[in-house]
Amino acid sequence: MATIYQVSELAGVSLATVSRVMNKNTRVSDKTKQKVLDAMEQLGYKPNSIAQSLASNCTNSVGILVSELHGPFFAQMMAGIESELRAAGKHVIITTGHSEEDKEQEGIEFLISRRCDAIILHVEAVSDDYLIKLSKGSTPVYLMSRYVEQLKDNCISLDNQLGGYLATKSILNQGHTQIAYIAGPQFKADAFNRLEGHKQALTEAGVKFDPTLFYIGDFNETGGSKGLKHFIDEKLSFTALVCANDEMASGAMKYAREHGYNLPIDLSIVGFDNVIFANYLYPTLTTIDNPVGKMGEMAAKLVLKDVYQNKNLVINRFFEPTLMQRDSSAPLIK
Amino acid sequence: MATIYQVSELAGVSLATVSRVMNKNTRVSDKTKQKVLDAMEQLGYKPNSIAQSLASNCTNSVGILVSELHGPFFAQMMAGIESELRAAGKHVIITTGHSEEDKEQEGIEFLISRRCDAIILHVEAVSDDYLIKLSKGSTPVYLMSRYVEQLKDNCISLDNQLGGYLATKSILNQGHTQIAYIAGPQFKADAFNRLEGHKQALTEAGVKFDPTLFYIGDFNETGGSKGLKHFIDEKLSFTALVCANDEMASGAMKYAREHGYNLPIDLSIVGFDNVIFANYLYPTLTTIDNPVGKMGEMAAKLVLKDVYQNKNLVINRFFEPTLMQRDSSAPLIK
DNA sequence: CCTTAAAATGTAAGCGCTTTCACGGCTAAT
DNA sequence: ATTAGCCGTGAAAGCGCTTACATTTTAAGG
Repeated sequence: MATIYQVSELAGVSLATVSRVMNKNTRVSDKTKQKVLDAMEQLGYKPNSIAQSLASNCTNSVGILVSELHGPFFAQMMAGIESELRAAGKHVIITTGHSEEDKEQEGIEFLISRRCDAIILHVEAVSDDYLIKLSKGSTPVYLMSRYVEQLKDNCISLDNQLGGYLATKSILNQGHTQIAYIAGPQFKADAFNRLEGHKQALTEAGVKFDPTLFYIGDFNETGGSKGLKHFIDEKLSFTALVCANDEMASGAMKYAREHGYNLPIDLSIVGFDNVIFANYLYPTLTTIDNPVGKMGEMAAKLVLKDVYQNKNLVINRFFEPTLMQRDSSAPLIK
Repeated sequence: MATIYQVSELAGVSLATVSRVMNKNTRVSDKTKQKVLDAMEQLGYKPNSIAQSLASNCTNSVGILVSELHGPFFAQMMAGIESELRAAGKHVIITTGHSEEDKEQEGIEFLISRRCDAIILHVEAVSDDYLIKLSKGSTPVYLMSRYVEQLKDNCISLDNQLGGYLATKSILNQGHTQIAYIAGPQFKADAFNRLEGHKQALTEAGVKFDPTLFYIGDFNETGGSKGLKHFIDEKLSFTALVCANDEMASGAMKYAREHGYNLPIDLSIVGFDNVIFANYLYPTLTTIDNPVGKMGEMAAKLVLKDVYQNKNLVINRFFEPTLMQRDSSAPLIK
């Protein structure tokens, strides 16, 4: 592998000059520039990015930590981040936290020890205080789908409350008033806020929130089936079910169908996130679109702007979800 | 950030000694080792991995190229690779090729310029010749789900023909003989081999392959719906449909249901891959399990063994798919 | 044609590590 | 006691770049 030294020799210039034409910033006369370019071409020279990193103290890498690599949600997010960053010649180093505090911390330390220029985190288990302390370190920290007031400039977040509101509102608009709700783990801010939105919509419509028609699930398929089972076993009366994410909605749909429900006639179901398979379900799932791919792109842009001085990028830190009305929810038939 | 120099100063030893205790291979007396460890602790020293890479000519990173970041298939593969590599203190640099030749090549060059110690590729558009030439370079190349004879030691592959055979066999076993087949793009080796397996099962059962009941799809949902539409429009008679992947099976199921088919009574459908949503479909999809997560782990192990001298790892380069019998296929009712 | 400033290029000191080689001290064999 | 040999450690030379600073070249102004 050719080095900068060999290029400089072949071109008959100094190292510094070669370096300058690579970083195309300082002025080099067109003649010498061409000589250098020719020499590079001839040698098939590729700069050693490791050496560049060491000398410039910039690794051109950004670390990403997500809960899981599989799962439609994170995949879309990463796709957004990667495409944007890659186009700018940066690369992503990816690791996982599995929603466990120690693993998340370990992953973060791993990325930092790798000298990433910035890290983009989708963490759930780690505390706000930890994040605040972390952000005081030398590696810039960005947060996805999590809002921490002190770090607000570095957060890309979704208005989960609005999403929760829209979900329940759509059901109310269809004439339902007996609405069951399966929430996510309440220590997760998004789960909490979605529930707030649900309550807000109910209040606005003059419908009282019924604590018996409320179940806290685990954001997985089983959470949905268990939740619905609970409501059915309790012989509660309800015509609609709002779930705090699509996985739980899917679990509930399956359980409902297995227990003789004709969807959506007997029960309207709404999810949240609009993951890819929501559109594959039967009936297709009415849900709240979570523009997680776009949010990933935006996080990447934010890094590009803040860390890599890519000035003229327009940043939007706050995203709004939208309703995807499909077939799993329908007007109430009296 | 503390450097090795500061540690050596505090511990009262030389740089070399500190380096030795870090790389815990050369013998250092227990006393000095402890002094160094204490000094590190006290300074909160973390080695600079970039400098380590430059000096040792080993980046501890392995590059991954997949077609897409989203999509259940690749996500599972990457999850397998990442977890295995991460446990060994290596990191993954991920990029995408979008199944386009120039983008795949560009991605590969990108990873190489990043000085990855090895690259694991899931490429579809690039030619065998290109890969063979690539493997002559200084960066070791590993192939996922693609078998190239000259590179066989570096290939982790699935017996797609067996999978295709199992899929069709399961349908034959259920008494079907009029079996339609929607294949994937035939330039992709896996698509081709799955079809071979299909034909093999037919031959074995004494059923003639009917070219009119054959359609080449695009491996996407639309490929499945278009394929089924084609068969229906042609007024062909068939009781079962085998699709070369789950996406197409899903598209076909949707189309069938929308056109009044009662699944699986009116039509049995089988997919291939067993992606996550296969189990979310209605009816749940009978498919061929593609152990892509395990294959990812194995690819990582292979790299660990070959490149990072992790001797005692047992490598299995060849994986066998298995049938996942679910509800979308059922015995033929005469 | 000389002076002067700006532009172009070169020199060399790092960046924070790894690793070869050399050296002194100690043990053990003669 | 002498010498060989091993062990623990240090000195120093890179790894392939960037960049501050020095120097040379060029162009412009008088």
